Amino acid sequence: MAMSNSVEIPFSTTLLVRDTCLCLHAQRAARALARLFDDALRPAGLTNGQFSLMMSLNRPEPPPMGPVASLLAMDQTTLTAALKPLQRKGWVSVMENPKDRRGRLLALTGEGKAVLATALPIWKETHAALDQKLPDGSSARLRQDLQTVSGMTDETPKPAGRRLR
Amino acid sequence: MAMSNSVEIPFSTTLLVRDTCLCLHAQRAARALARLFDDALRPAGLTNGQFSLMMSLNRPEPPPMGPVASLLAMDQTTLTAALKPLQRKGWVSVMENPKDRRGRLLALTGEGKAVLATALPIWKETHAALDQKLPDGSSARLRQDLQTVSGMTDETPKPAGRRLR
DNA sequence: CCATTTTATATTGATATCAATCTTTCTAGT
DNA sequence: ACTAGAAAGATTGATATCAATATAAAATGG
Repeated sequence: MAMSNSVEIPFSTTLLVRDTCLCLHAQRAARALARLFDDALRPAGLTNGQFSLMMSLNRPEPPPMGPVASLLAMDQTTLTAALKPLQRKGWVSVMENPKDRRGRLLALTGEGKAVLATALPIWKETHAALDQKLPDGSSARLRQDLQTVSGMTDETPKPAGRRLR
Repeated sequence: MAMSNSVEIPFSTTLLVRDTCLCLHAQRAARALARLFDDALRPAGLTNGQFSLMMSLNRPEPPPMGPVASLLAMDQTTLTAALKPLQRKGWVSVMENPKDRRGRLLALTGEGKAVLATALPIWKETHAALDQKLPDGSSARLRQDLQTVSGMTDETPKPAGRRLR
């Protein structure tokens, strides 16, 4: 033994990683924003994730699960799980696609639309307040940069060509 | 009945929310980056979160839990949970603080330091590759903006003055 | 010194997240 | 049509996340 000293990482390196790691900064900001919106949306009975998911289902035609998972940049299995509580509450309906019986079509129910309509003004206020607190053009720039990062990671043309995961 | 139409949210609104919501963009980017680093760090046996946590414990003096949770912008209860698997693996030690027996002091074990040392070059490569793929100054700017957002949300001097949650 | 309050952390319960794997169904090539 | 492979989701198991609440110990005021 006495080998454990040979793998010491200098404290300065730790500080460097802490300060520069984009992944860490993204996780922190995501957690902070999630709490901000979760708190604001709580009276409407929604979390930030549920709000985003339900909003993404508010379209003319019910989408299948795959594209929705892609849009939210989440694993397909995560989407399956996230739908469960929304189905239980009767806010989202998951039906078999008659054109392709492997697939599911996701739609908001009337009640789901009502809940979403309640949440919308809260989102507007919260987001406006957030924008205002950010320095001048930060908001648009940050949004743009985040989009770049999100889009970058699944563009690696893997051997067999599967993009997501 | 027939009331469900009164709460329809226009599709254009949905598109607006999707495109502008900073929270959604942050969640997506966070998920994408998490996957990127999780994949890269897998050979070292760490997730991105475990890497960040363990790196934050690499200091001269073992810190208590509160400051570490703050640093990572995570709930204290999340930190308690996140420590469990690391303790089980023998990479992190959690000991009672003799100066304040409510508190715990967190430290990397020798084995933990070794694991972290294995992961460090992977982090370096992955982060360098990420930086390179981002347009010119995006990386630094994004980091700065994310930090602003993270710092903003817990600065609301609540009635009794409690900052975190 | 004692009662109250505050602080630090743990526990519980619910949802979120993903890897690995499985089933079902569709599609292609023959 | 048949069969091999691909595609869409579901399930399982592990970790992550937070609200609500509980516990224990320190700090504080009288």
